[in-house]
Amino acid sequence: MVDYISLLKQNNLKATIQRTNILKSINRTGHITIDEIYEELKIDYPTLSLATIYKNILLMVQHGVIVEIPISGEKSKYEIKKDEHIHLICKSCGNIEDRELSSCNIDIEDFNIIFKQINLYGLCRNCQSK
Amino acid sequence: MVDYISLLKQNNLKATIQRTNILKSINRTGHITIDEIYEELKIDYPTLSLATIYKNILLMVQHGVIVEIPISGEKSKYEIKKDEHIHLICKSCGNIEDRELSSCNIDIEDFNIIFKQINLYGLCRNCQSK
DNA sequence: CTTCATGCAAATAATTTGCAGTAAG
DNA sequence: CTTACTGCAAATTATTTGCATGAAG
Repeated sequence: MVDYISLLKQNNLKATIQRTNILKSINRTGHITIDEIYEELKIDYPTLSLATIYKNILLMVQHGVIVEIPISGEKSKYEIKKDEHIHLICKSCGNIEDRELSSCNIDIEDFNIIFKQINLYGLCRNCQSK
Repeated sequence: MVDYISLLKQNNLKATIQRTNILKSINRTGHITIDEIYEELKIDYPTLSLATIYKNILLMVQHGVIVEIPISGEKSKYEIKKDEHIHLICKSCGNIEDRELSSCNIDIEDFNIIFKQINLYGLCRNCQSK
């Protein structure tokens, strides 16, 4: 299990129950929307406020703990920040899978890249065979 | 100049003034948000409704005339559908530049790719020299 | 003609804000 | 202790919908 308390403190954020729970949700699912985090957490923690999730998602993105994944035609999902990778997004079941960014060595003239965002939309193995 | 009337008809959409004007805005800027389209068009065309723009953007995306570009931390922009390319998004001035998708030949096992979305965030040439 | 699009206003959904009370360090 | 965080309610912003009128083919 990941130590979310250290992760937050390393990034200059107080380790509150709310934040560690949000990180647990994100990590458990891999990629999740704000609404889904709220639906999931309020079962065990009914006083949790949606506003708190919004505030913390924004803050944790700014501090580099998590990363936004904007998706065509859908609400953004969030993931724990990790090494660069690409997203395979299934247009049929909606599932997102991570893959290594190996086969693709991008280097652009006259542009200083800070980070890459590569989403491939298509059909996952399961949905192909249907 | 592009013939927006034919473009719309080819994609089974009636060619209305509103639609051709929206396409002109998108094409002029390359990439633009819904709000920006509205601000721009209502100068010359004050009765245009924001709801009409929302409806038409959705419709033209569904019919494959335009494409959504979701962007981390910002509202989506839209562009005319064209050959695959990547986006260089400047974190400083916000400008988006298109580049060819040549250096990067992605092929993934067990995943049937329908379309790719590659955004590179960084500093454009202008903003680097500041 | 007939069908579909527009514009308006109203409804709904998404996100942000302010502030009094709490919890973290 | 002190500072920053939470939860709530209210405010704001974004998006969608219904419907009477008007335009496209």
